[in-house]
Amino acid sequence: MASAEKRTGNVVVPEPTLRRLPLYHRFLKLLPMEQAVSCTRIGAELGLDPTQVRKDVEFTGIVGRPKVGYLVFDLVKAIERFLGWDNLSEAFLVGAGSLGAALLGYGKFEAYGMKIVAAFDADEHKVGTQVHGKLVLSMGELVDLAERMHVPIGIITVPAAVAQEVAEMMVAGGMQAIWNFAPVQLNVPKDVIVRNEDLYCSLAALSQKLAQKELRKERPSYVAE
Amino acid sequence: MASAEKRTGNVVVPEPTLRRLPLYHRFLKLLPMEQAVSCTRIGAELGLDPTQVRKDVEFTGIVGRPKVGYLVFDLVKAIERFLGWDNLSEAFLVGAGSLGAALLGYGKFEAYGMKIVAAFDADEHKVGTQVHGKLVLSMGELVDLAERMHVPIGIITVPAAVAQEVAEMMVAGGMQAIWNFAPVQLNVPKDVIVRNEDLYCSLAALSQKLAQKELRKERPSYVAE
DNA sequence: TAGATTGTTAATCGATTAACAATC
DNA sequence: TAGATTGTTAATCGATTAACAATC
Repeated sequence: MASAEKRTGNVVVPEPTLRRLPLYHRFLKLLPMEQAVSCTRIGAELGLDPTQVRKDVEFTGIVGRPKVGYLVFDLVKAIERFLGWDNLSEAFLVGAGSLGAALLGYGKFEAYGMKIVAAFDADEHKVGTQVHGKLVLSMGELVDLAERMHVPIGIITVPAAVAQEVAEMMVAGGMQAIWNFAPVQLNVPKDVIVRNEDLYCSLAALSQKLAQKELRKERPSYVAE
Repeated sequence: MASAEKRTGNVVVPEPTLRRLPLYHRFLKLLPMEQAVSCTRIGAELGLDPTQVRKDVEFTGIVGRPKVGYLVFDLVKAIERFLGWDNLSEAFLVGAGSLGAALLGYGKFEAYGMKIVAAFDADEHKVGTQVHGKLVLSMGELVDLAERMHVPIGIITVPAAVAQEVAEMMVAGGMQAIWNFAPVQLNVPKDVIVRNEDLYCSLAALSQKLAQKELRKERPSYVAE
């Protein structure tokens, strides 16, 4: 990695790396903080190639010691800083249905850089109530509040049909990132970060592999036609 | 693609392809079934490279007509067959907490090849009740019922601490695939399909990009040090 | 026929894996 | 010192993108 990139932090990090780093973090938290750990160890523990672990870890900018590895404490902190977990970003959740409620109850998001500060719902019966300790506000307040409070993250847990509309309100409120749980492709300005959590797409991967497995069972691949 | 592979269906399909096919399917469902559609059109609509769409579509085994494209109806069916959405697989959901309840309420999974037939929970107060029309059964019945009913899919929505234990019960019951929502790496025999839906890992990607974006705002990349 | 699109092969790009010198 | 591990460069692998002939 070029050192200029390292210093500015302006590097495009591969998605797979971004998804593995939290895994390392989770494993490291089980270890004594003052201990040293090697990429070999992490890889062995998680069933990953040690070289891959090293590459991933390199992105955090940490410098290790040959033969020794990294101090668990330092590596944990490096990952946290790199993933932006050290400074908490506030989030609004829109759609206090059952999925929304589940997320509001997650609780541990605060350890991962995000704090859900309020929920919004179109159902006026829900407005004013609390879900897992979070107040449900009226949709009418979303844009204005997001703008005034500078809330950077919007979480969409509304039905697909109204997701685009909600996304537009979030953009209007100046939100920087959208975590979208509705099964639709959102159309937003390209400087807005969108992360789709489309369970139907995820299920598809599982479903296809299962179907292939069943197929193989009936008709093993080594059998000629 | 070699034709032998095409006929047997024993091809390793790239994950990205598997995640895009449902997107095409969703778009196609909005179109008149008797109409024709080209990969160019699909790509333009979803903001994807048309060649990539063609490659993905090729995996389903469908044959198109130059200049015309594919009949929407045929392509929809080809995707459904390929992803295994045409024959419904049964699933047990374990952990009737708020996330479990949200999934039980999803409803549309049946259109995507999976039918949740029952839920299980360790809390005896929940046993016997219904969540979104699904009966909650006792954990003690899980292994035996999975085995006798040949339920191939297990959904884990229990706390991280007990997820491994639940996974082992699912394996013991002969389950083929596990959709894991608990934030832990499961240790199961390698012939069991595992799909992790780790929200903390997902959040990490969003969080890191947001942190980088904030950083760029403060200190634009074209500024020399 | 002309032009658009499929099907297929080749080139590019990026991520993973391998190799190896530097180092503690 | 010997051996393990880092840091770094090269090779491999797989997915994306480009090119182009076949075809309707």
